[in-house]
Amino acid sequence: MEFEKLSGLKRTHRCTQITKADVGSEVVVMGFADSVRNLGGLIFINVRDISGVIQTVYSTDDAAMYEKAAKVRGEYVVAVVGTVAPRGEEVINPNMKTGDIEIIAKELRILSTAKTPPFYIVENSDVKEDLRLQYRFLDLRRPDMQRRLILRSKVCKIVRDFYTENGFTEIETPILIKSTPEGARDYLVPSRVHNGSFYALPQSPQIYKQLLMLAGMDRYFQIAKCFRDEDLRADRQPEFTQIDLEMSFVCEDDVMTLNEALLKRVFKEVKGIDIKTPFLRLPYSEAMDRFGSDKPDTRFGMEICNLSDAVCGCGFGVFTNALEAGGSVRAINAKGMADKISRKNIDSLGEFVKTYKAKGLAWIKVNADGVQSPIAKFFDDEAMKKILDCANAEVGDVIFIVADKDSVVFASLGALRIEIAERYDMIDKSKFNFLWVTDFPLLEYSEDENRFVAMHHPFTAPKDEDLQYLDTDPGRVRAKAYDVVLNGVELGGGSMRIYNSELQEKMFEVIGLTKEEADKRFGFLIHAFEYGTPPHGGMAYGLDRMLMLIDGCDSIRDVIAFPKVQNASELMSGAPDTVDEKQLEELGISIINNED
RNA sequence: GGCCGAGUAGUUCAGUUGGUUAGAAUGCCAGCCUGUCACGCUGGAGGUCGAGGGUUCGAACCCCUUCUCGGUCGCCA
Repeated sequence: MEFEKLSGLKRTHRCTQITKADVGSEVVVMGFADSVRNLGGLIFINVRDISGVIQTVYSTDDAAMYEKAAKVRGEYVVAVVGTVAPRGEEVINPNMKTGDIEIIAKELRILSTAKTPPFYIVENSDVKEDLRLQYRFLDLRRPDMQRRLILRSKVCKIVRDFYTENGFTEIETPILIKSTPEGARDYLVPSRVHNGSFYALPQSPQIYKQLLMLAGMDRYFQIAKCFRDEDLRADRQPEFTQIDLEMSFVCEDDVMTLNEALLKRVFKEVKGIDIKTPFLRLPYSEAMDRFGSDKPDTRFGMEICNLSDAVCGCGFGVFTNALEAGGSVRAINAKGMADKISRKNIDSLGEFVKTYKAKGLAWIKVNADGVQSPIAKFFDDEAMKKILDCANAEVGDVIFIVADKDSVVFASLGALRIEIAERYDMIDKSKFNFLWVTDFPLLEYSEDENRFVAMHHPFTAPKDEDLQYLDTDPGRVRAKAYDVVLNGVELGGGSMRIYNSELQEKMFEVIGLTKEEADKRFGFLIHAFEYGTPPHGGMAYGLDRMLMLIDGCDSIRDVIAFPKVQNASELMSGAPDTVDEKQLEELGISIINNED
């Protein structure tokens, strides 16, 4: 079929912009044929555009047009000229925004035909995601996907307005930059001009935004693409978007307070929710103690309690060994769940904690006629009472206990707490619980590399009162760093930065970077500090995660137009792909096949 | 790299203890139909049961290998 041309035909309305007020006037709509209903002698075609759907009507009064309408199939692209007419009382469709009107067609143009799509273009499709991603351009025709992309644009506009109104300048930083040795794997881009040299794609605009503070730009923000060559998760893509900002002459509190106002505005404008500020501020150590996580979900209780004192000196080897090795014995109390959590469920929770390196999961059910527990025999009545008191246990509760080194205890109980809450529907999904986690450790010890590494990044400033431990006890030093957490998801984080070249050099030394290495990688930054540096700090949000939480979807893929799948490929285009030998030659690159 | 889950018609799924020609719904094609709106009615086409190998008289089903997708641990300053 030959496609018809627009030939000067102008669209007058988006489909759902037409209302009863337009009855009698001539309109032109353009869009996709959403559904076609041929009654024989009367045809209805729903035309769908970005705004929604309107019904167009064709009768045998105009035989030629009727014949053409009969040829239209789903997803054909059409232009319809017609007169807006009210619908009779008995044929109003209350489920449609335009259900009380329709367009009596005068002219129909088929601008483009379409193959039968591999899946329905409908809201809430239950089609497998890999097929949706392979045909993402069709998937994005679905109203819920379009709504998410529009939401994304709207949030970006609010962000731009907010920061601009607060004296920030939006500045682009380079995508082709120098590789940094710390942190995630870099994506590398070979240089043709400098054979054998590589650019890296930025993991964040960190260094450039600090240099902008040095440049005296005072307040910077950017909605920045960032890249990390690490494995994917439901909330992690190799390329993702950060809302990135930096401020001069501020302290932690200034950054946090300003950003509470941003989040308040975003959630008010797009969700209609009034979030309370200031947010709860939890020191890292307290977050770990109570929730076993540096991104606690506070929409439910079941906080972790420390049984170490209560079980100290007991006869149960697993507990005493953990304590002797410097670890701890901690528990969570699933209140009133004794009836709901069966023995089989407990076993599966035991398997669950093993993925977090816990060797086992001890449990105690508190029944009306006494406790039931595989470890009861190791405790006399008094010792058991101590445990139950410590866990605040009452009849009907189930206590889950893990004994190990602290990192394992926190990881497994923290995850178990969330797993139980999800399995037994203990989470109030209508809540939006924001909080700050503050006072992170500056450094953490890497067993793999046998050295301290920066927990956040090596430009993070230590707390003034902890500076004294930098040489003697680096693990004890806390940072002027903060993460903002929403419902157990890290939304963003930031810190005050080091703005003194001596301290910066010291920091590189502590993380085992030699002066030569530090100079080679970051020399330009260290030297820049020597030319007058305003104290500065900032933060960055994961925009994709923020949108995922705002919209309540389970994966950030749903708020990204063209996301990548778990093995970091893109199913629609097939990226990444091999390239011509000639391209490689120009770059001076040869491929070593090491497939075995 | 490890662990777990999924893969049957275009799509979403069912498929009993291993047993005749692998089904349903929907979509698609054709015919009928002037008020439908997930139109309806009638008929039709449509399958490498992800792939390869094995066990068996016989495999969608059992075993092994492998591929794809998802979740997760490691990893992610």
